[in-house]
Amino acid sequence: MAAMPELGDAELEVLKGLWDGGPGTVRQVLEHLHGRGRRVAYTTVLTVLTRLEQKGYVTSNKSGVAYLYRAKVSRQKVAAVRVRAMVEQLYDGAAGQLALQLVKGEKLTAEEIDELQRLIERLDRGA
Amino acid sequence: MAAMPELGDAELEVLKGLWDGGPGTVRQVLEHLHGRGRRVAYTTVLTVLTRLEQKGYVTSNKSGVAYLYRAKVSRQKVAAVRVRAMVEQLYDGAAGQLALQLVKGEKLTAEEIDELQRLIERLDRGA
DNA sequence: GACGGCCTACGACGCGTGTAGTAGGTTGTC
DNA sequence: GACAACCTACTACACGCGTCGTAGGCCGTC
Repeated sequence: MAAMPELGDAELEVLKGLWDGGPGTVRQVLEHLHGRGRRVAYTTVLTVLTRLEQKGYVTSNKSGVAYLYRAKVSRQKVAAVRVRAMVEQLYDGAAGQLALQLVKGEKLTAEEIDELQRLIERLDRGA
Repeated sequence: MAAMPELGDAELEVLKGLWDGGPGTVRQVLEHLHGRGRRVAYTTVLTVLTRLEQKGYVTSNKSGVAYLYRAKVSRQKVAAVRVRAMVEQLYDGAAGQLALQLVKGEKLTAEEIDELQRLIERLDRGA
């Protein structure tokens, strides 16, 4: 798998724009961000998208007048890498500790609890 | 609760030195880091500790010839804050999604699975 | 009392990242 | 065909953070 350079906050925010809104132009991403209350300039979005492209997270191709940007790495992939890094950094690789922290310290919905329960039962039988 | 400024990688690493090895001098933290394979200079550790103190994560008091540094914020606290931030950033606040990702994508020990199962049963009855 | 070893204070520098301005090209419209 | 609106390319700048050097103080030893 290709290297996954670090992502800053603004970069992640722009990437989320593409994940949520689908492929789009600079302007579309900008408007998406404005809709979420992120007040940034047009050229800022352009710069960030350019950097994301250099890092391999998005691709672009000319479509009519403007370039169309498209996420090249999925939200799940980015999430997995970051979760892994966090588990290493804070829990010395013990992912279960993080899971425990989540179940104890954060509010889960009933659906999530149900799904967790099903997953864990499967794991239990598997082991 | 006091504001919790961001922590960089090196800062977290030094803080972990204090968590794992207990309160210590610059030299002791340095040796702890060297033991973990982190090759840094003495003055680097000093600088990082100073910044951590400014941010409120550690305290220091003169003990004999050198200052003794002590973690002021627990590992659990830092972990909780970071987990919360990650849940917000990547899962829009849905902590359960992260928990699912963990249970699905990472390897858990049998003990962790058992404990999770107990926790979830309790949650289930609670709801 | 000079020397070596330890300590802290302060300054410094490079890089990544967030932010944006300006210049210059294209295109549609009056 | 001039103007307005849009686009991109390039440059720039501040700030945080990782990294360290140098200067200067204290203390034990020969």
